[in-house]
Amino acid sequence: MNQVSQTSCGISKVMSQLGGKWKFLIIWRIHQNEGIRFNQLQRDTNGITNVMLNRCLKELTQDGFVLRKDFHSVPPHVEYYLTKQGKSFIKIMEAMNDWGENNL
Amino acid sequence: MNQVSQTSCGISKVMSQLGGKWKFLIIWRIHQNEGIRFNQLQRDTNGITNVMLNRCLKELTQDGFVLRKDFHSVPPHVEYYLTKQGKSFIKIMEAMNDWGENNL
DNA sequence: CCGTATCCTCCTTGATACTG
DNA sequence: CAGTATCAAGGAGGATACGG
Repeated sequence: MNQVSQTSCGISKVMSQLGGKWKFLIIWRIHQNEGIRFNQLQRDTNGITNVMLNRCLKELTQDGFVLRKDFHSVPPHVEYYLTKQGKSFIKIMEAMNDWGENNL
Repeated sequence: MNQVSQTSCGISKVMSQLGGKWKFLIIWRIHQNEGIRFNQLQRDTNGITNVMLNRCLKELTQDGFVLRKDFHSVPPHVEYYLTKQGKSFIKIMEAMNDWGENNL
């Protein structure tokens, strides 16, 4: 019989880094607007708080999905981009977005 | 289980139905073993409890991703399959699984 | 503008026991 | 075998205030 191994699979790995309520959406928003800034990103991401947005961005940056470009100016100016790894995930998200629009 | 606003984009819609800790994985396991039974599915899904598995299966069935085939026998015999809609989501999960294996 | 620091709530998940 | 019924815990996420 088609016994499935219990060891972690690609799906588990993806979920462990992108799971939670916000990260998919944040990646998607940055993709739609590369170089987006913090406050704009917050406005675009259905009701996320600045605390959660900052926490997620920090983790996404550490995990190599997001690039944080700080202009070290006053007042602060920070832009967010997808890294190469982040961009490589986008084609999956595009498929997912299309699927969601058409099937749900 | 997970309330991301369903209004804005396909990603949000997908997340609102498949968000949370387990559903992606459950769909993936059923895909790997169509007709799988409850206890086997629990064993295959890294440490999920029967309570959570049952809850997720119920929601996935209601949302049209999973088909529950009950043989009404004693002892009980229930098999789980993906619906047409569930199967239509698999190509995205395959891409995601491959991506996870190669990039994480 | 872009965060940080606290504190707190509630919801998901888990543990345990039980049943047709 | 395939669930239900409870109750508890933990942590993700939220509210609010403050700072460089």
